[in-house]
Amino acid sequence: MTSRATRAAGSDEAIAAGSAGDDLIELLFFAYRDFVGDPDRILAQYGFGRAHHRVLHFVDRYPGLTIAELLDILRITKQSLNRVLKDLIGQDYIAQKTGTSDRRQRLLFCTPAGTALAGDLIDVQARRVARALAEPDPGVGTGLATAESFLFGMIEPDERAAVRRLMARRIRSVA
Amino acid sequence: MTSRATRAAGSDEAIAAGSAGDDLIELLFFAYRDFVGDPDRILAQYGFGRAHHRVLHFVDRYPGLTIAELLDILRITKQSLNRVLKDLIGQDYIAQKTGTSDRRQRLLFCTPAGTALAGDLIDVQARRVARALAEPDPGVGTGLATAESFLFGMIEPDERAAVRRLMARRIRSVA
DNA sequence: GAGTTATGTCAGTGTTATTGACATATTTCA
DNA sequence: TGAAATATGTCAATAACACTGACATAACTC
Repeated sequence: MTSRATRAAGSDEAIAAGSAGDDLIELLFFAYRDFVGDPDRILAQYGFGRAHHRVLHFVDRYPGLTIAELLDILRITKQSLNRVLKDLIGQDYIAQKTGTSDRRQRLLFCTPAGTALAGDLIDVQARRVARALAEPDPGVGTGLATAESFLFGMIEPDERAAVRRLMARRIRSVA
Repeated sequence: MTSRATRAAGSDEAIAAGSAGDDLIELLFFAYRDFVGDPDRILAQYGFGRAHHRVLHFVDRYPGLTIAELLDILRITKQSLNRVLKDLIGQDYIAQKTGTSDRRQRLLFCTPAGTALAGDLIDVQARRVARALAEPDPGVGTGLATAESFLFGMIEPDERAAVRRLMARRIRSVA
């Protein structure tokens, strides 16, 4: 018997493990889907993808980042990183400098163009976050309700009705 | 001049647009990275990937979902869906039934094996969510602080120190 | 019966990722 | 000083996941 089956049987341990969080898990999917959608549209105009975005973002925010640090943050292989990094360096969005204390290291920095693009990308995402935070909060509820409210607010406004309609199928059948 | 540049100059509009949310944006990356990491490890044992997970999840939660509905939820093409759906049907995790009112439709349902796997996957994610919600909240703070606290709680505990250390590089240079 | 809708499928392509192996420069340390 | 470890770069092959465009079939609508 799986743990989920146990939860269906209504054990306290199982409920504590988070049956109530199932909606939140789904909202995280929808929130992230729309969250990355904004920058994707901008990046496409430059011939870049999501991988380029991640590299650009972290280099912009943490100038002087080394290759090893970036690999640890992104959890990808050297080969994967190198592909996108080559693009960004070749098109002058990122520059490398040899490390001073350790000359094996390549310290990464954004060029002015890189900083500008990174700024545009974080702007569009920050706007979405700001809007989500400005949404009316259900008030004194559980942390769960607050988290769900925030994630729902991250969803593209035009899509919220569809998500609400979909999730209502399930809420009805449970409550 | 980009909007980000404007924000650097300290305009109110720009600050309202979410300079303060930059940390949150980054935390969303780390939270999602670890959030999908749990199921990925389980799925690998079945030879499945993230795409299989998404299909299995939504079919499990919304039995009788049609192909068109699934395409709209996942925002992928028919061809992409069909590849993973074929795997899941071929290995008996999902079954199709012809629609009753509209016989063109293929209604999707989980088999017992599909429900069990979907349950195991949501369990491991629900545990992470439950842990994040159980984390001590900074209390009466802004919605921003609460959201950041939740997302930080979603990060794998062993990795939190590294994330905190990284982000401290920036917080220091701003404050 | 004509047009639309829901689904399936073929062929080709692109992005992002992987593993494994090997090369080079530099630093560390015994 | 010389050996080992570290940081990075690169080659080749592969896989997962996505795309576009085109076409086919069955079933519904009018």
